[in-house]
Amino acid sequence: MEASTTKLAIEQIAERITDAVMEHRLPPGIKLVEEKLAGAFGVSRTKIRQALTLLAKEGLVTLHPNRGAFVKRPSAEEARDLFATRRLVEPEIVRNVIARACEQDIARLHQHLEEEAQARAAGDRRRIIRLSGQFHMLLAALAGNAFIEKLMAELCPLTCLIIALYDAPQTPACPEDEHSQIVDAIENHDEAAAIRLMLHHLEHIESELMLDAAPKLDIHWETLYG
Amino acid sequence: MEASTTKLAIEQIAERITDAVMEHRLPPGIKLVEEKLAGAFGVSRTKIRQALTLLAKEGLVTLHPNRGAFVKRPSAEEARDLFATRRLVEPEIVRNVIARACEQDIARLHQHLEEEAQARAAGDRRRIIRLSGQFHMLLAALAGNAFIEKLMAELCPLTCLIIALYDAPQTPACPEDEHSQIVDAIENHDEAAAIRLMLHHLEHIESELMLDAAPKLDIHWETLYG
DNA sequence: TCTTAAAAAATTGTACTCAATATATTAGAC
DNA sequence: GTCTAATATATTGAGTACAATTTTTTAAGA
Repeated sequence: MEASTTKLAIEQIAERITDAVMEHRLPPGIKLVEEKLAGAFGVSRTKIRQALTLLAKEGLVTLHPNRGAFVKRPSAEEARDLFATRRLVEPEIVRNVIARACEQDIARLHQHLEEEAQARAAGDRRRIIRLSGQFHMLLAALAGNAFIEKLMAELCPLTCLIIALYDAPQTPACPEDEHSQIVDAIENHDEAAAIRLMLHHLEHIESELMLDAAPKLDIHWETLYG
Repeated sequence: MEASTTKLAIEQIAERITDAVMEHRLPPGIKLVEEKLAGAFGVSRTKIRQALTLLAKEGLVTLHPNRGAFVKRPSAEEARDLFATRRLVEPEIVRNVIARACEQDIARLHQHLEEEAQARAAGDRRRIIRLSGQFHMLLAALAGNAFIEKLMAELCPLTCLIIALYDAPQTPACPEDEHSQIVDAIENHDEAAAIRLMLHHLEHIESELMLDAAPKLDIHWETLYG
């Protein structure tokens, strides 16, 4: 969220904030003070306000009238609804990707897997989490349905947020090589396997959450910039 | 879009514009001039701008930089994607409604059917179109998944827009009693029938569109306020 | 020392202003 | 009359200012 030289469109501001949320640099519940953001991005509050409006519509931010914008703290029920939605939509995404992906698309998937591997090798946990989410956004983009792509572009950042809130503290980096298995199945045009792997992957992520326990109550100010 | 006495929140402004689009009072492609809207709603352009940002994110409005906001003209491909998404999501909605709807929910459905019947009896075509869309939004709301509800709250107004653009001129009011058949099946907890009816209903709507023909090119200024 | 009340500071909500850009109009040439 | 260029008008983009509200701080009383 560093200041920049070029003029940012509100979508870009929203995207930068989204990335910060996905990387757990902005924890759930934190207040997003308009003036601070305006300073950080080098724009006026007018634009920040529009970006926050956008993020609120997206569901990543909660707006409390006269009190400001806060990074959302999804409830356990919302988390369950989110995964239910993903279990409905992502098999369809897999089907469509297998049906329409060209070589270039497959190459992009491999390139993404490579980035994930690099982040894992470097032990860059934040980047791993963001890239893990973006893998699913990439798949959705390759599926060729703008509405489903947009839906996933909202659900993935929210999933990162849910992981930040409900993840067991000791959970290791991430689902390891489940992504590459899915890509393999897609390449082999093995629809049944790809869907099975995708559902297993989603269930894996959800199962590691502690949705029944109370969510992490407070913001860890000490580790916020760690 | 008449002026009002109470102060409107940007969500309410967006909702009023959405209703106007759903009722085909604002045709696809029409320009939404900020100052005009500001005057109509009795607020400053600042708020209108935020409402338009919201509607653009929703996909109901297209923003052309430095040129303004226009009611979206969905392409045939977008129309097909939209219906594909609805065919994926609405069976799940039906399943969930059957599983969780209480008597009060069923009563709301009946109440809605009654409104539709009234609009039909009164020959109020605009109201029929809007209510037809809102039936599906109501079903989605009763399904109890916030993400699917939000998705349908976007897809239904867009569907109205697509109908405005691609509907055969002579198409009669609307799908008649297909909605009430769906409600019947839901009441009987007949999941298979309800899903079948829903899919048939969606295919019925899509089949009456002329997606292969060029969309209606221009705005009918003569009938805009007719 | 803990509560409560009052004052101060910070923050949001909204209108207003002016520059940048696009659109419409007019005038001139052919 | 029609095309083109120049001017005028309309509209959007974005910052600033100020009122309304909330939060924090300070002070007083029990």
